[in-house]
Amino acid sequence: MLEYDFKESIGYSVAMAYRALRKALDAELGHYGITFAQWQVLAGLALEGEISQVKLAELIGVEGPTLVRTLDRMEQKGWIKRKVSSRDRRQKLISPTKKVEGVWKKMTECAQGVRDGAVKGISSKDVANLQRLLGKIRENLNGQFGTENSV
Amino acid sequence: MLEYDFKESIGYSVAMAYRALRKALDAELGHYGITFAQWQVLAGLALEGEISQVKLAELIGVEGPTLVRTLDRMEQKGWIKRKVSSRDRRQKLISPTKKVEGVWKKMTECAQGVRDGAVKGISSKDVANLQRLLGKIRENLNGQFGTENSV
DNA sequence: GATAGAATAATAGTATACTATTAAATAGTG
DNA sequence: CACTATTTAATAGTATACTATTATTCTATC
Repeated sequence: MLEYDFKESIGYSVAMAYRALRKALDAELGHYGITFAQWQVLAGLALEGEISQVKLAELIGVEGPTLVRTLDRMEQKGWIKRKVSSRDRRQKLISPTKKVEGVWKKMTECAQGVRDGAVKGISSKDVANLQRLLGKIRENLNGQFGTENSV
Repeated sequence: MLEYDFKESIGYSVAMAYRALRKALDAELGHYGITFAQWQVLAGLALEGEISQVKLAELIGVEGPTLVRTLDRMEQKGWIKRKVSSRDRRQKLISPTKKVEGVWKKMTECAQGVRDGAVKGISSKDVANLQRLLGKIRENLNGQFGTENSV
């Protein structure tokens, strides 16, 4: 018989929390016609402004090809536009359209609502600690197992 | 201009940690011809033994149709088998094949290695706290936004 | 026992994630 | 300048995730 108590593992905790979070955000942001992954793109643009796909992918933590398809859908729906960089014609600079401006405030309030709901009953000290530890885990993994340009 | 610092959000921390973890587990478990999602199925079976798809899906935190396809692939590769329940012919009971027994020990060591690597430099007290907080977040979300039978 | 409702697995269709590979443009080196 | 190596975005193919729907079987109520 197989033996292993995976419910006790850190991977289980992280995966379950992530899926609950994504599902809630997908459901709530869905009211504005956008998904969690697509909202992350807009949030990345909010932080960095006009930015290349490589940098955007790194910022939101997905691989290039994943972002390409998400951007394809967002472009088609009129959320973002691609513009060939004048300095480097390989690059395409991504920026949000005017359509976003009209609903951005509501979207952020919506996302904030989900996140406030998620940490309800947890002290801000604990939340800060949680974020620090998750950051540490990410660093550890990228360092040890990363196919990234780490080392 | 859009404004929102999503890097500061709890969603960002959880999502980035999850993706790093999944990527590392996919890469390491890949040596045994299995993915993270498929390994979770085997880990669920290790915990519960022969079990129906509905219960297995709930245990590992995915929806039914997601599990169906994962099981299809695992069945095709000879990792699991489906058996119609004699008590309820709607149900199919899932169990691991003998093929699993041969590599299960190595797989769990592999997964454990990734997980040990992930929490390197974090005290066991902090890890326990982290798991508790992630559990709380999951409860909060399922309670407030869950389409589940929570209420 | 018939019939309505609920539960189970599967199917259909879409979105998101990955690796591996390709085409085009740039950068660097002789 | 030429030629190689690198970088960028896109494509191909697969796996995993979701919701909505369907077919089958069971349960409960009359």
